[in-house]
Amino acid sequence: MEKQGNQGRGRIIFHVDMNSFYASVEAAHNPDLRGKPLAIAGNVEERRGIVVTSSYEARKKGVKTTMPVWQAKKHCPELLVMPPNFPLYRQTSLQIFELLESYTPLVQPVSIDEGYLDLTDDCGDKSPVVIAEEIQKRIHDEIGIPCSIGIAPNKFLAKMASDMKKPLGITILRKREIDKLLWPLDVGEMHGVGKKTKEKLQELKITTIHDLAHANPVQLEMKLGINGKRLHDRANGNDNRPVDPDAIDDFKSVGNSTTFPEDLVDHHRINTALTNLADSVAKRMAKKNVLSFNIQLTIRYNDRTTVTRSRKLQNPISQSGDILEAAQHLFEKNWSGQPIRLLGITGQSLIDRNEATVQLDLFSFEADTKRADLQNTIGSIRAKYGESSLLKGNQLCKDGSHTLRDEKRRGTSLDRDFLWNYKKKKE
DNA sequence: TCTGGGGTCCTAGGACCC
DNA sequence: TCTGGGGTCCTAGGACCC
Repeated sequence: MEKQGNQGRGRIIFHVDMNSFYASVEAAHNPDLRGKPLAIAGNVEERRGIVVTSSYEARKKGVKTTMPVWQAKKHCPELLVMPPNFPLYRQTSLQIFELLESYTPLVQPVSIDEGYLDLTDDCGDKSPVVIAEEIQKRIHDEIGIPCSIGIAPNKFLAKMASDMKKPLGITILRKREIDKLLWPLDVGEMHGVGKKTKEKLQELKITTIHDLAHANPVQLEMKLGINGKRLHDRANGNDNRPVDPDAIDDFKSVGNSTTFPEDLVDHHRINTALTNLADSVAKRMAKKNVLSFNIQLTIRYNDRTTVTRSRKLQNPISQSGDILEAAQHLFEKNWSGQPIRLLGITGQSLIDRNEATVQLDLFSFEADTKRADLQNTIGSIRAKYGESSLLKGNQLCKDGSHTLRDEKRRGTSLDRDFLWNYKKKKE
């Protein structure tokens, strides 16, 4: 399994993570902000604004991500609060990923501010630490952004390592050192363990990563399903996921949502909101060149209970009007009448527009074609589009929920549109 | 004064078919 | 009389991450 160029020493994976990314970008562009407690928050003027990122100076005063702005100001009265400037963050992120790609083509962006690198075959005669130091220095000097880097034999350990020293840290986490560096940590620190999982682990008397690594895998699987086995593996330092630069092409849904400054009950205003959401989803789907077989509506009520309703469609859609119609239908059928705090529309079961064209033809052929004529139909499609189109068409016909490159796994992303556009630009 | 917006993956139940 | 066992599709919700 080991790569040739590395004489069987195992992989060399970096996890590169920007420190307080949004706040750092603002400070890089405005010297007046440096060294000050700064928070980036959505809806700064609204009661419902929350802190998205904050500088280390702000964190020291108790400001935390997702904290409402009014609460953050209570902890830190001198807090500077700015709205996010996404175009600037995107542009900065682009520069960073371009810099990273000068070290290896095996760069997998995970979000706007973090990514994995596989340097197994690209270290040359330099040591990994020297390369990490150089990357860190260059991102800092050339772009003005501090980052932390984790170096390890796999993604999970690299991710955990990059978290260990912030800001501007470099941490090597070798597998033989996990007992000293990883196992003492609280299990809640583990990537993939949130509040609920931590509670369940507590019931099994598991509190540290050491406990998790030495727990009974069967018991874990009974409690946590497939995730139990995965967490047990990771706690033991095992993770064979590859660094996949193409993972970003694998998006499975496109959605937008809005939280309203005040709860909505008025039909007209609700409709306006749905229209705007449908428009933005349609625009993004057009940019990505996809159509959707399934539209999902999200309604969050004033008591924060959230309901999602979705419907599979006969034919894939991408036009704003079609999306709106589907969403309106779901809305009329499912709204309880309670005041609404958030509405969202998401397109799911996406297919590439080019494949969809073939498929639509296949559908219309089938609609008025008897079984006995099927061979004829297939013959016409083969003649019209060629063999490969037919294969795609058949596949999609059999499985309407089929999405782009199903089999690959991928990370999450704060701004997949951007990362995707970034990839497209490179091609 | 209570908590945004963008996602992914997993689970579980019911419908339906053989 | 009261009833199987698999498989797939669809839908809804939960957990998690940045």
